[in-house]
Amino acid sequence: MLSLQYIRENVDRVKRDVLLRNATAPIDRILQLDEERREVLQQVEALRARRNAASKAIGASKDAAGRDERIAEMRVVGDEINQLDARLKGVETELQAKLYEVPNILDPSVPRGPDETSNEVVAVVGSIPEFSFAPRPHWELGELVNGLDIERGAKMSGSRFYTLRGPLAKLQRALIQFMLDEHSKAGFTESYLPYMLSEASLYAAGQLPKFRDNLYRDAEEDYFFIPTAEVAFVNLYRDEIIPPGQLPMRFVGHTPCFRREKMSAGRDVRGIKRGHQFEKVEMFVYCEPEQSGEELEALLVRACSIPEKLGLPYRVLALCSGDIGFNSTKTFDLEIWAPGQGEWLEVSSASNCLDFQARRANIRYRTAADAPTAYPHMLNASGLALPRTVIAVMENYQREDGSIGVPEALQPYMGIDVIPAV
RNA sequence: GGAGGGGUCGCAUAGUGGUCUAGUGCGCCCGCCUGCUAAGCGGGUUCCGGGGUAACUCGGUCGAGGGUUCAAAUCCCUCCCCCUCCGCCA
Repeated sequence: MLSLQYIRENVDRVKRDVLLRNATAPIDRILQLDEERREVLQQVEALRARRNAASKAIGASKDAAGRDERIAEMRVVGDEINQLDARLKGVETELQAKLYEVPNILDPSVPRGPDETSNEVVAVVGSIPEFSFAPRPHWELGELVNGLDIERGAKMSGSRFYTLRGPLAKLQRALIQFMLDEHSKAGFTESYLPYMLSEASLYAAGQLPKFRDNLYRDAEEDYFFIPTAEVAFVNLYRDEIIPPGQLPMRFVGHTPCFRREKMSAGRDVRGIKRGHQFEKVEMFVYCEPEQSGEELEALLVRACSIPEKLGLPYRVLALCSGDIGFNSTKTFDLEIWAPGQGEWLEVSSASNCLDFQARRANIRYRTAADAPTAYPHMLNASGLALPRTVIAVMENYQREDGSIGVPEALQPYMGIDVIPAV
């Protein structure tokens, strides 16, 4: 969330950015509540100060009559405090709820536009493979190598579930292993994380209240299944003050992700591009505010290194104001070409969230032991999403007979150089 | 799942209704003393918010939230977390 002070001092920019996002946010109501809060707060604190002083005097007093008089007086003051307190609480609750609805400000470099058609292609890397035959989509290849079973997945769980087996299951595992190794080598700390988090954690990361419809949760207990490891990484340091000298902190982890995909019902029904459960390798960075620009670039380079090492053609998009995520001030998407389907597959999203999540999650840091606390910047980037990368490998490395070549970088992980058709 | 014990200002602890403005020790910071170091002496050391140009000042904060009271670390209620033992278990 944004700080009240920032909103107060930059009303025009905040309102403009909300408009550019094609969103709405109750900025005027927030300013009004803010003023009301401070007014009531001053009243109630003045009364409390009076009562504190009187209570102390009562404790020290030996004059029984004066004592009873004061107690009677303070009983009245106490009632007033309770009334004002109730009002204050109401104001603060609403204020907090409204603040949660305000999206992050936009980086000035973000292209303007209402929806994804205005995203800017900032780079296209690698050459799109030429085939002497009509390249097949992954769901056909999956059957030809006997590695993908969509029907049995649907039987067990319903639509948007599938199973991988044999070489394709291994291919996914190899990719996860490869990516974790690559990012670890680059200095990211490998992490194993909970896959279920409390409601408070989902609020802190900005998933709630807005995306409740897209989350799975336990019916009896306070557990939400993570839609991305980002949610867990944000909460790693929730309610903590990070001591001097620890930033930047860079993490990488592999987790499954769970999404209802209600909003995308009917889209991408074919194949395994969009499921309710998928694997993802995620990178996450905590850094000082001055560093977050470079860290975003570095995350992007890191993510791009994966399709490069796998020999997959990809492009990078700068998301426009209407398409960028709620928490983010600037986002790059990485898409790999899938020749079988004939489309670009989104496999990573690299975002700088500034101090937006830190504020919400109450995470602070110090530059020195005696320095005041400040909010760190937080960034995330997939590195990369499965099974879309599996799809990309299958469709780009396919051969006419339906077999699939194994990229050189993965051969040590798989122990084979081709996945044969059966 | 059952029984018990805990959660206090970085760490360790004291504190069963009002001199608690939360004490003490350790650690850390500043100063004094001092050939050097150590010891010693003095002071400082949670976090959040309001007001103020500022010095400063006010309020909150003893796991969380409610309640009782003129007054709560302390009494009552609900919840969370940690530890020990038993049971169950990958």
